Amino acid sequence: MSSDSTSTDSAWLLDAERDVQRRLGGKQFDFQSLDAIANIYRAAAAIRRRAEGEVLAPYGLSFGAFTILWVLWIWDDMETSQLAQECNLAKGTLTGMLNTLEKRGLVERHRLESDMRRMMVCLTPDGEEVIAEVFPKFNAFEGEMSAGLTGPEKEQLADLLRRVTKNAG
Amino acid sequence: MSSDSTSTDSAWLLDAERDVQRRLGGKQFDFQSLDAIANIYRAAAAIRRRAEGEVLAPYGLSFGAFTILWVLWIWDDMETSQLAQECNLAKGTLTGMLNTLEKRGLVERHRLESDMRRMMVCLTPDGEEVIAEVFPKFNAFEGEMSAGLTGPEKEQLADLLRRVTKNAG
DNA sequence: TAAAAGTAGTTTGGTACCGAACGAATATGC
DNA sequence: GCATATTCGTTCGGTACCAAACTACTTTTA
Repeated sequence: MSSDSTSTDSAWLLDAERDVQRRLGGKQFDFQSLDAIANIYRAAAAIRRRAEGEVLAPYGLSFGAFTILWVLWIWDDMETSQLAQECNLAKGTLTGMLNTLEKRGLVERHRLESDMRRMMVCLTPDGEEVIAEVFPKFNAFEGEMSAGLTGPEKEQLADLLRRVTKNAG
Repeated sequence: MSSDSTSTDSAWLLDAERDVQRRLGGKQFDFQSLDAIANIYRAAAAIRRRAEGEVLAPYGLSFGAFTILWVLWIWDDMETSQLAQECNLAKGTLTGMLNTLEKRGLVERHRLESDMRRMMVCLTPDGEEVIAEVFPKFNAFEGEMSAGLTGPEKEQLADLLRRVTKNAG
C-alpha cells in the first residue's frame, strides 16, 4: 500500500497512519476519508492538551471554560441555549460550568423579563479582564501550532475544515 | 478586516468566524492561525458528536473506547503505556476504560513475564468481532463527513493536519 | 380560561478524563 | 548486595461532559 500510494509521500505519514496502511491496506476501505478525518482528531487532541497545559492552566481555565469566556467576549452576551450550541456543549453541562464561572465572578446570569424561562449570560468586568489577558496568549499559541504552514496554507486548511464542519452540522 | 482579506471569500465563512472578525477585526491578532486552529476544534467536536450518536452508540461504545479497540485491531497487541499515548489518554484514564472493556469481554490484559510491571493488552475474539463490524460503518461515516471534498482535497487536508500534529507533538 | 403541549434551564446518575499520589517491580550506584 | 532512583500500572479526588428526567414558565387550543 505505501509503495503504490499516489500523490502522498509516505515518508511524510505519521507512524500511526503507516501502521494502519500495513494492517488494512488490502481491504477496500476509504483511506482518503480515513486519513482526512482521523487526522482532525489527532490534531485537535494534541492541540487541546497543549493549550490546557501551557496556556490555560495558569489561569485555572479548562478548555471548555475558556471557550465560554471567548464566545461571550465576541458576542457581548448570549442566551444559554445559544451559548451551549456555540460551545458544542449539552445544556446540562453548560449549567454546571456556568455555576463554576459564576462562583469565580467571571460571568453573570440574568432572567429575561419578557420570558422568565430564558436566561442571558454575560461577562463580568473581571471575566472580561481575564479573557482579554488570556486570548492574546492563546492566539500566539495558535500561531506556534501552525508555524509550519504558510499563510495561504492556513487559509486553505481553514477552508477545508469549514466545509467538513458544514457537512457535519 | 473582512474588506481587505486576501483570498478568503467572506461569504464562505462560518457565522462564528464572521462574528469574530466583527468583534476583533481592529485588533492585531493572527487571524490566519486563529481560523485554521479554531476550525480544527469545530470540525472535531461536530464529527465526534455525530459519530458517537449515529455510529457508536448502537454498540455501546464511547469515542474513546472505539479508539482503543481500533488501535488494538491495527497493532494486534500493545503495552498500555504505548496504547495510552496512541489514544491520547492519560494512563490513569486508560486503566478505567480497560476495566470497562475487560468486563465486557472485549480486551484482555497480561503481565509481561520479563518485566512484571508492564502490561500487554490485546483484543479478545469478541472484541475483534465488534471492531470488525463497527469499523466499516465508521469508515463509511468518515466518507459522509468529507463528502464535499475531492480526493486530492482530502489528501491535502490530511497533509496539512499532519504537519500541525507534528508541530504540536 | 383552563387543560395540554411546548420550551428553557436545572438536577441527576453515570462515564470519561486528568493530574498527583501511591505501591510494586526493576535498574542503578557505590 | 543493599539503598536509591526509576518506571510501570493503579488508585484517588476532582472536573468535564452527556442523556434523560424534572421543574417552572409560556403558548396553544378548545
